[in-house]
Amino acid sequence: MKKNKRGIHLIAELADVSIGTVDRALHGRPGINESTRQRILRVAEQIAYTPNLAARTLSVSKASARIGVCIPREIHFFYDQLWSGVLDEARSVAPLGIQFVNRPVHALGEKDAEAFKDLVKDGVQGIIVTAGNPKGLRPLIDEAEENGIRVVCVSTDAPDSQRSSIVCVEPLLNGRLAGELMGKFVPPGSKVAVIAGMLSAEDHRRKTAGFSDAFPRHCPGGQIVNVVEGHEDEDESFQKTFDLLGRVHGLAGLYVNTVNCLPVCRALGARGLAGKTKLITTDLFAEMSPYFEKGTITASIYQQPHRQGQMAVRLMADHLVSKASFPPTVHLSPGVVMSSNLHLFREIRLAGTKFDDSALLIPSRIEVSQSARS
Amino acid sequence: MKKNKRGIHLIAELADVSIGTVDRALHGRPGINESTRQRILRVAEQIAYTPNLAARTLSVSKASARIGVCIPREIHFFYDQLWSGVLDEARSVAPLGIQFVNRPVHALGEKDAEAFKDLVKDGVQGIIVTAGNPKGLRPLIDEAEENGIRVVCVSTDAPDSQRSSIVCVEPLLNGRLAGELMGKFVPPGSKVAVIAGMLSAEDHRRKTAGFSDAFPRHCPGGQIVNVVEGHEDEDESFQKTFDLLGRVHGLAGLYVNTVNCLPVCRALGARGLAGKTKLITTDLFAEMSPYFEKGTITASIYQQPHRQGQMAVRLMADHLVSKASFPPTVHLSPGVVMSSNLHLFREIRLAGTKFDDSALLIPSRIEVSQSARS
DNA sequence: CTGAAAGCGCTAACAA
DNA sequence: TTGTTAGCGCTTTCAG
Repeated sequence: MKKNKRGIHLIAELADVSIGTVDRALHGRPGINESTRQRILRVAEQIAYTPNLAARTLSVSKASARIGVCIPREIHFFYDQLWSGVLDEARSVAPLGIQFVNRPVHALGEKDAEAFKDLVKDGVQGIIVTAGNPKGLRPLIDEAEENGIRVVCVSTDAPDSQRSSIVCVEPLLNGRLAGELMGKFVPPGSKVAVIAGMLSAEDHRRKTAGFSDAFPRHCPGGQIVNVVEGHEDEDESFQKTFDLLGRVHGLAGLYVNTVNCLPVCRALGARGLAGKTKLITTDLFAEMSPYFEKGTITASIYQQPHRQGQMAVRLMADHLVSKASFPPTVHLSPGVVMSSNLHLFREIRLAGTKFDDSALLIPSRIEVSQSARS
Repeated sequence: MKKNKRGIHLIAELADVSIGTVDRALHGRPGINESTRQRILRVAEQIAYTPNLAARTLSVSKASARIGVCIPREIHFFYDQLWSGVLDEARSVAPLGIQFVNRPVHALGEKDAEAFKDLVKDGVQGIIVTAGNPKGLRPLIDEAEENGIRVVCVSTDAPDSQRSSIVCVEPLLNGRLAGELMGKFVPPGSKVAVIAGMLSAEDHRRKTAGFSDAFPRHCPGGQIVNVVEGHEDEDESFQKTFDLLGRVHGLAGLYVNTVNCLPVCRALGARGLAGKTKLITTDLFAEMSPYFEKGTITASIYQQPHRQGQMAVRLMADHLVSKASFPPTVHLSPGVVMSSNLHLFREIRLAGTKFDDSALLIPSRIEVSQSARS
């Protein structure tokens, strides 16, 4: 009795050749007669052959794919979530034989060129990076790509570089959505203001531009009376906002386009304007929660950091294991957080679950199977 | 020179036992001396052993995991996206040796008990199902779970059943978010109305309840003057909305909690109220696009069908390959679609890309590697 | 209680 | 141009 062959062996049997020949046919490798190749391909087609990828990765596991990751380890909430998205997805592609090399940088753009070079030297096949310092990174990225190392930017782009893809929420769009929302929240003819981090940052500039573009289009007669820079400083942000609220009479709305919204909330409180002046913020972290409940924050534009991390890893992994091509850009839609759906976001749900950055240092550990722990 | 052993072989070498013994230790299998088990586990710990899952699935591939999927194949857009989420993720877990058996039903709740039974008979280890007909399904689900077949509901729940998990956007929350948004869009004291499908459907009833709960809390003095049922019928929806707009003077907002919003858009147009009366809809499909641009639709509550499908498959796959435990519920946050971010949603971006339901009939086909096509 | 050995489906190196 | 063979790391079966 002949046994039930499968896959490549089945094809070999049906086409009456050896598995070596089948392999050559399936992969367009040289050294095979064109007619036998056609015959083999036809057989493969007929039995709807699908390669067993597990077997494939196993067979070549000596040189399994490695992905380098270079993302800020900042205390900041956004990057915590970005990391955990990366690590979650890393864990889930690990079975495909993909390994990860983490080279976190301290803060966005800080010595990222060095980190990037390290990864290249490490011999990774792909690099995932937040390009905080695009000018310095661009030549490195271009060189890497020319050497066949695929680079995916995440969250922060390196424009004009040869990177294979970018995963992000477009800052311009971010601002536009905030502007549209604000335009609907406040009455026609309203005055609103923008609290930015620093306009020298491309990201903040574009968010502001988006808001300035959309707001007037959705609020007839509405105007943006001020754009203040808080420079990510608590006191400065509070003071400037506080002053602004005193100076401008009847400000209907405030758009904070940086993560640093708490000082603004406090300033609104101090002026007795909490819930009166509509506040739209950016990003999300646990300390914002009470301000949603009190109605100080009307909505926040959520940039899906976890998902960005996931997507970047996924893109790279799919390319490495299945030669999937990269979409030039992956622009996620920002989410809208309001008091109703607040509790569904990981930043709130998992509040208190501290991010364990030891995971950054050792290869992501996969648990031994369940029963072994008993 | 000894070669570079890895994994289980490495442990065996270090602990000076055979790989068979290592396997027994790692998996808590019987027939091994407790002290040698401890020694082996310690070694495994030290080298931070992580099993190669690809190898694992390969070795037992004779009986690889199979997941059954039972979701409506309706013409409706929502299920198209749900399917493509399922299929996308199915493709990506295929390398782990997981197979899929698709048993689509014609419409939600239509003969789903039969389909479910078929899947059980097929011997799948897990079932993903939209429980359109919860009463009929509940006993089947309970029985399946008792026999070790894990069941994950997606989009529509089977409450009180023993299902392992549910992936959905809570209808109540859906309505609440709509209510909160509406409350912010219209001036205090406004009158609004709800257009539902049919209140006999649990889903529509809960959305309506959520809206009724949230709207008054966010719009001081606001009231819901009417809840009309369109019964998913184009003409009926149009006529009833048209009548309502004529009867109620100065209706400030309309919440459509079913996918069937086009008749409502037309009625608003016919009454010259497009853009005047705020319209919040549910779900998203290409034909809605112009109404966003014209300002007829102010916002739509997006239920992330693609993502729901993905998550359901992912949950099941993670369980099957790594014995991951199921979260009792996965409640996704609904998205908010407005004119600014409209173009980022797959329903709009991929408009015209017809869903190919032939993929439902044959096992998801994995392409032969790139070069073979040349 | 422990060891040895046969495969899972695929790739790659070597023979013919 | 084609066939044969040795692994990849793991599970499982059969001997000791």
